[in-house]
Order: sequence, then structure tokens, then C-alpha cells
Amino acid sequence: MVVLDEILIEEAAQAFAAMGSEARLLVLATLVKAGREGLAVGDIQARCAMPASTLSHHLRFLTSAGLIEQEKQGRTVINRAAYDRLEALAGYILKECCADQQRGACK
Amino acid sequence: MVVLDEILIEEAAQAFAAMGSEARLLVLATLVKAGREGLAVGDIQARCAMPASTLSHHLRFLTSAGLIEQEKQGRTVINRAAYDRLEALAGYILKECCADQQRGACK
DNA sequence: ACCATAATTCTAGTTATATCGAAATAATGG
DNA sequence: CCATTATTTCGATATAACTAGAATTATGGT
Repeated sequence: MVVLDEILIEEAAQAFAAMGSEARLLVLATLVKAGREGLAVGDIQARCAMPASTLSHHLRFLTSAGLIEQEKQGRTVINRAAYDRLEALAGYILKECCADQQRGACK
Repeated sequence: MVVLDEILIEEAAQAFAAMGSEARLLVLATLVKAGREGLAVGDIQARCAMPASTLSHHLRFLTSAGLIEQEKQGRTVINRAAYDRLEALAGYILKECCADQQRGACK
């Protein structure tokens, strides 16, 4: 069993930092809800109600943290949640739970 | 079935922000590994190798985000990972996955 | 070529965070 | 009480983030 989604601590920290702004978390949640089809920047702007430049800034932040993926289609940019990455991050938090204890797992 | 660990978006953002620093994520991971017994501030300092004042700052950040809990025992302060909270946060990310789509869940 | 639309980049002001030494506080033992 | 240990608070500085208007680039339609 090969682990494909091993995450370095610095990558994890960057990803969590990207989720650590209410505005960005809202954008990310909007994309997670939207599903695999994703949303154009304008659609996100309509749903999240923020200035285009602010949104663009946050989208770049989320992209560089690997939480979303962007694909250019004509003059629109489609944004999709990076579900695999998000799952890996969800697992990261408690990954090594109680590793220092000899016997017994957590809980 | 009552959901006890409902999290507001602003709380989630604060929690993720707290995990969004490499130094703090290291501290948190150290506590997660340590298990329910927790660690004194001095023990964390020894394992994470950072100045006491810096560590104290990060611990306050983590505490106010609800990621760790502190208990004073004599002159030492025991720090424990808030496992319930961490689990809730892990679930938060993909909680409403594909909610906007009529049919079919994600994947 | 021209114009409307989609999105990003530029620029700047404001606020928040990171770091850490020095000093202060708090609790214990002698 | 005094010394010691454990931790926090203070203060200062450096860096980074948030926000958003204005300007810019890129594409598609007419």
C-alpha cells in the first residue's frame, strides 16, 4: 500500500493558513459544495459577494496552497476544489495521534 | 442524532489559522502525538526547540482557537490536544461536499 | 477594428502576525 | 522569606496579510 498523499509539515501549514481566513474558507466551502464541475470566478464572486480583486487574491492563495485547481476555458477560469488534497489534510491532523504512547491508540 | 460539534465558519477559520503556522502546527502535532496525558510547556519547549516567550505566544493562539486545552498543576501548565475539536475540524472541510448538486454524492 | 466581458495585476493603506530578549509574575521547597 | 523553577507579559521590530479601487490583459462577439 503506497501512500500517495504524504504531506510535509510546511505544505500542511500553508494549506491550513489558506483555510485560515473567513473569506477564503467561504470560497473554498462554496467550491466544495459546487462539486466536480467547479465554478467560474464570476460565479464565486456572485455567491460570496466580494470585490473581484480581493477574490482573485484569495483564489491565488488557495491555488498555491493546492486546495483548488484552476482551468482556463476561453475567458473564464473554472475553479474546482482539490478533493484528494482536502481529504489528505483532513487525515493529517490526527495522523500520528498518540504515537508517543507505548500501548493503546487514542480514545 | 444530535450534532454536538457544529462549528461556525468564523470558528473554523480561526482554528485553521492557528494550524496555519509551521511552528504552531509542530506544537500541535507534538501534543497530538503525546496523547491524553498532555505535556508541560517546558516539555514542549524541549521537543520543539523554541524560545519560551515565542512558545507561550503560540500556545495562547492555539488555546483561543480551541485546539488545545490548558490545565494548571502547581507551577506547571499541562497542555492537551482537543481531540474532539480536531476531529470536528477534520470533518468540517468536506462536510457539505457537493451539496449544490441534485443527484449523487462526491466520488 | 471595436466594444463588452472576464479576470488578473498594480498600488497603497491598514491591520495582523512572528519573533524573541528582558522583565514580571506565580508556585514550590528549603 | 529567599532562591529556584515554570511560565507569561511587555516592548519593540520586522514581515506578511487583507482589502479594494484603478489600470491592464485577454477573449469573444459584431
